[in-house]
Amino acid sequence: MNGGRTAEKLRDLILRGDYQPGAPLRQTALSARLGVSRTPLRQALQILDDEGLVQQSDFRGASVMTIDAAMLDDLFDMRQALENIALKSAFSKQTKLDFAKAEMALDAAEKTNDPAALSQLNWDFHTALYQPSGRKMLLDGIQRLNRSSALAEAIGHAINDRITASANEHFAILQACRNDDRRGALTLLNEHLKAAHKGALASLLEDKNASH
Amino acid sequence: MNGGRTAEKLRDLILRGDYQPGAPLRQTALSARLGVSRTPLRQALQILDDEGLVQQSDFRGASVMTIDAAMLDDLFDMRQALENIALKSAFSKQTKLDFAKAEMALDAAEKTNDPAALSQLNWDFHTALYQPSGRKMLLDGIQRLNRSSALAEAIGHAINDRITASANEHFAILQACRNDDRRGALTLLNEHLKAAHKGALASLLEDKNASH
DNA sequence: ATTTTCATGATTGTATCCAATTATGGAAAA
DNA sequence: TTTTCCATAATTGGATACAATCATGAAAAT
Repeated sequence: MNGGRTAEKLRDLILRGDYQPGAPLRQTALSARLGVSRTPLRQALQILDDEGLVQQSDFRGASVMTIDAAMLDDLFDMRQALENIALKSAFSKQTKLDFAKAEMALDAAEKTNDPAALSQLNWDFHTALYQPSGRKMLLDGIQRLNRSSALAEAIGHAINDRITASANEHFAILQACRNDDRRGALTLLNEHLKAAHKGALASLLEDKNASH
Repeated sequence: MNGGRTAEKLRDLILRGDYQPGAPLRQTALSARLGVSRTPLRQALQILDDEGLVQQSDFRGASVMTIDAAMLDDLFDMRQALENIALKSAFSKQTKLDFAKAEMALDAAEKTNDPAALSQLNWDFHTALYQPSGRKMLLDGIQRLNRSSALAEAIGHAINDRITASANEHFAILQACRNDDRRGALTLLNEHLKAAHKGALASLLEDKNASH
């Protein structure tokens, strides 16, 4: 089952901006580029379809998902709801959060400017906070939403201001967790999500204007 | 892209109980049964994997997802969070809920005892309530969770008491919606979800005991 | 000039073939 | 008897061949 790895590669390409939203994803060309045959590529396309990064149409092929404001609203409402549950759970369990991993992810995130890598490191950070809750299915759900959101955030090449702001917010959340400040961590998390939502919306509109 | 239809057929077979949780899903046998070749069948397996109804393992094949208590907890926490958002949205929009469709689904649900059809009708009911919010992505997320839950609910052949109780709860929710009683509808919805959770958990334990 | 038709090519979907991996069962060794 | 090993069968994963559908563009009709 190599389709999974193919999906990762293709996801990185999309998040990196090699294929803009709406761009067609031709099977022969893509499979050649990724060094596999069409069979595992199609599996990868199906995976990314279910993740919400790709849209497929009968006999008309696949293309990168196009995102609108309504979708962003839904995505961030869902993220907020689920991540709040996850963070609360992490606090209520007595297992310590993985501070070392969280800090490593944040440090690494500051040094890269590859959108795909950045997205992965951001996820690593969130994982470090939520993982200890042991709620695998909840985590899966959050990751799926994160991946959809990642596309939106990567679109406008994610205005640099927003990236550094996001990093600061992450640090603040981590700090609150270290101090065992549950209430503070939750507020900071929600502010962080709201800011991310706002930023994605802005870069979406900007992108729309840019293409007249 | 016939894989989608194949996925529907297979999903029905699983929900109908033709393949118990943990049962292997052999590609050649299944493709023969469903009247397609292995290629679209494998796509269907991938779709159901992403839906959480099937688990795949490298070179070891696919099998029906096995559900444990922790997964049920996650599933129902997520459902509660998302369905509350959806119902609130439906109320805040001025577009009227689709009462006719909701009632039709409930009536039809009372007349069938096919788990797959019942699951679909239950979803139709929830859709009638949430659809008017127009939040497609939110609805997709809820549907995904519903499908995973459906497997859990169908396991113990869903104790008959629970089925009629669920029907009553649905009617109560519908009634509250008709009266424009937002607060009441929300409480009833949450009670309904909690009862479904409890029921699924019970039938899970019972099933475990039955197989020593 | 505009629209319609239709032949051709491009692209996707399905079936099948081959390769890689895993499961099975019996023989040999302990 | 029990365990280990290996040959064989069963099964999955990937590549390719074929069929079905869609997109194109030029010729014909209006």
